[in-house]
Amino acid sequence: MKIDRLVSIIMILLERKKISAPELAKMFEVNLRTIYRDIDTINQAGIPIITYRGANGGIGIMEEYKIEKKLFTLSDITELLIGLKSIYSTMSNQELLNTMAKLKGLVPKDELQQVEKKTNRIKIDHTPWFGNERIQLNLKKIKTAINENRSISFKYFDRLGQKSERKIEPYRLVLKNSSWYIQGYCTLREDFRIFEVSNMSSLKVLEETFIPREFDYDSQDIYFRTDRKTITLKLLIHESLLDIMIEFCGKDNITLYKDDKYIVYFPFVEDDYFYNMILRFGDKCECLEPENVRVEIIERIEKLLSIYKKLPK
DNA sequence: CCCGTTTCGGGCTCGTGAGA
DNA sequence: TCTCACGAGCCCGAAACGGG
Repeated sequence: MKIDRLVSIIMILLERKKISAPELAKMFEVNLRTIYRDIDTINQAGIPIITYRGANGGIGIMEEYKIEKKLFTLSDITELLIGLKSIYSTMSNQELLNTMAKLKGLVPKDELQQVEKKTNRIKIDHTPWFGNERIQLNLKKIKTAINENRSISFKYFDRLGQKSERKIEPYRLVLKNSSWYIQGYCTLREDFRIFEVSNMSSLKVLEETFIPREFDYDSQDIYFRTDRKTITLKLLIHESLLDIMIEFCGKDNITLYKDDKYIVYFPFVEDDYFYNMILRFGDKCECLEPENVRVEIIERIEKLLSIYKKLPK
């Protein structure tokens, strides 16, 4: 933590002529006194620090000591900041804040506002609409476990709603369609499995460590490495869904049926996520084939209806 | 669990520069 | 030249951490 802050401060000082201690304290969310101690440490490490007292004072590094560090163009830094901000939206931590501070430190002060403006023009937000504190906490634990090769245990509700106790060796976190998944070796199933983080509870990072197994980090689509078989649905949709369908399965899988109706061949995995997606389209979308999916959709609608049509007590 | 060390924060003083 | 605002720096104590 401290070493990260020290490196960040050096990067900032290298770029700026001077910066005040309170500004640094605010930036790193620490006490002013802590910044002075950091400056002292940096000084003792042999980096010549100059302090300017009085109004418009501040802290700086001797000009002669500054090195050429124009590795990144302003455009590079803007792109990196946009990317980091999007990660920060789902995985906020101090390390990321420090990295962003370092990058901002590379921007000359008179151009900082312009870079921030550009960075703010694009917002990639993967967070769900409603609170995700529990998921954040779990993500933090999983990240620690992955970094330290430590197994994790948790209670899990699978896509069929069945509860089980699991112990896995975690390998990778995946963010897909606003949901976090973890890929790991399940000791119960003795194979690699994927678990949705939001379906986990009582997650614990265990003391025991594991020796990493062969794991294909190059696999792009998490569904291809699971037991979830992709099938194709034949959907009859209203033209109002055309845009979203083109986005999801491409123009080639869509043909005009008649009037404002289209036939869509839709890639589908038989789980809650995909069934909910189909149901979300409401009366603008009908599943024609295969029969078993059609039946399952009908059952889900009837189940829903039974709740709403329940007689008052 | 204890004790020494490290890290951090609060409160204060001192130094500097701008403006009246 | 004096005053005021701002910022650096010092002292001390609390909390956290780590080793025995």
